[in-house]
Amino acid sequence: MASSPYYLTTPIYYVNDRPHIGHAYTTLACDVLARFHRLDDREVHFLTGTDEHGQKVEKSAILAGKDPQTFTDEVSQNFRNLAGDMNYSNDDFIRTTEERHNQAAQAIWRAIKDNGHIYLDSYAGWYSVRDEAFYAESELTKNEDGQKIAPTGAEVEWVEEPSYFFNLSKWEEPLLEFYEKNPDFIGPESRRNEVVSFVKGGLKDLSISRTSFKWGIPVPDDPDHIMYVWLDALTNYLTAVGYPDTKNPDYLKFWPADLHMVGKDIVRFHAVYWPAFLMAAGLPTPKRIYAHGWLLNKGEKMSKSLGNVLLPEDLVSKYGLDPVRYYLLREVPFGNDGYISHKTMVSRINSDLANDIGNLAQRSLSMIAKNCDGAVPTPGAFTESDEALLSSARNVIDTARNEFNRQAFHRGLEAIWAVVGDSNRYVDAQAPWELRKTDPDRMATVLYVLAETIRHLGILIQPIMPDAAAQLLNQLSVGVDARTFIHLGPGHALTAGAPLPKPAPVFPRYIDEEVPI
RNA sequence: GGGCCCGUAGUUCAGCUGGUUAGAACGGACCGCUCAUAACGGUUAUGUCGCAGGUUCGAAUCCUGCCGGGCCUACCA
Repeated sequence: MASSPYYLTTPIYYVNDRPHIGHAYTTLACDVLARFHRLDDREVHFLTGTDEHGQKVEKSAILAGKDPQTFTDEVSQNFRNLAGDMNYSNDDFIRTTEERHNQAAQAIWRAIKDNGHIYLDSYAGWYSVRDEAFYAESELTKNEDGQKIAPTGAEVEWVEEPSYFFNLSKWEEPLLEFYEKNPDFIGPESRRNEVVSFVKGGLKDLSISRTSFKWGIPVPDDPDHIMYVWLDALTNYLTAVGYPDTKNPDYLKFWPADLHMVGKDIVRFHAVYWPAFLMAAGLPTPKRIYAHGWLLNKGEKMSKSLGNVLLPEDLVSKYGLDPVRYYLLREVPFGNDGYISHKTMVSRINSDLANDIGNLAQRSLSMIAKNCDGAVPTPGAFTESDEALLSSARNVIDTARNEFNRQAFHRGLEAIWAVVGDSNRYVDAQAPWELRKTDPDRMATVLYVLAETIRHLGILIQPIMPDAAAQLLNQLSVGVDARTFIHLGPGHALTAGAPLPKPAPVFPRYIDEEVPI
């Protein structure tokens, strides 16, 4: 199998906020894909980072009594820390305030401009000084004096400022053709429909510079203008692979990106503006954008005002890191909005992890420890049931790969857990505790089949639960260099007689503190 | 206003290029087992497949309308 490079990105997160569960969710999905593809022997480049420019950041910095750079240094660090807390394996962490990014952003501007797609005009609209924002005519209401006011109640005035424009309106046809030729460019399907209908509805030229604030990347040759934050931000995906040096080995290897993972709120920027910018600059477009849904706290959108925002560090300290990673990707069909709650979390931890896979490993390994001299048992000839279980363990990678490749994590996990179910049924059917008395050789074979199945499960769950998987594989004395997907299958099966450490439970049950009467 | 998605067992969902008695998981009930983290296995669904029409030999699955939920987007004033 050809092992092609794989480049995937999270959005860069806006530094105006603390990392919450939504940020953790997006990056988690990418982390799982990154680990998955590495195990599939691909060279992976996994990028995340922070978006640090813009008027809001400038304003927040001033409020905090800091200069913008100091302010963003601090907030960006919170996002870096999240990577540690969640065991993310990103290969790079980009900040839009870095010099390499300044170079890239200016370079793409020049490329677009040189190709004739940028022009200078003036931007006009209803502007609220208090809100520092433009409002559409339709958003405005009038107060008793007949003065137009913003939805926030602030007074607005008609202002015009000089601005550079990107001729987005010219890209309507090329974009529609691009979507047509690349049916997998946007996932899931419902988002794709939205984007296509948005573009079909007509595109207006896009204002891509501002003169009203300073905290951003200056427009080349016209430093009174600051680049529009989205053009700035999106370009980070190029910066990280060495652009504008298109001879850079990373650029040659990794661009165009295989996947930009985004939340559903920023699909338009990634699925419309970004490919248009790239086409205008004469650069290749990414292969896929995937927009996932929101995690809802018991049905309510999390928001600061509702005070129901879940913080990743709180979940992790309460339930443990790997269980949280598993839960988030198993419970909610990726791409849909979904509810998360303590109740369903505990249910997943106890039934899927502790009862199903955890107990499977523990019951199997402790029988081996007690009855096989603490070593990999020596199997005899395999029966039909043995082969059936082994082949389900060996083949599930194909399903997992297909599902993960279309970001259907919950489906991939479901397929892996079907093997767990098969294994538990197999234990019951074979009843090795009976065989111990009647047919020890057969018992050894059954226990060997179980150990070998668990080896597969351990390898397969590494992307989702790296630590727990490692513990499982350690308990089978699987070498750290024998844990990739290449090692699935009979060719790398456990060696009979290899000594095994004393087994210990890997997935503890979660017991609620509050004891019901 | 236009568009997209959704409404299926107590719960979360699958099925939806139309075709035997509508499925899974979790929860509940009953039974079995005792290797194991009181875990595992088996059996168990009186579900109006949102409502009402229509097409068809036959619809959860296609069409129309309505009700309810979500999302994208436009505009009048």
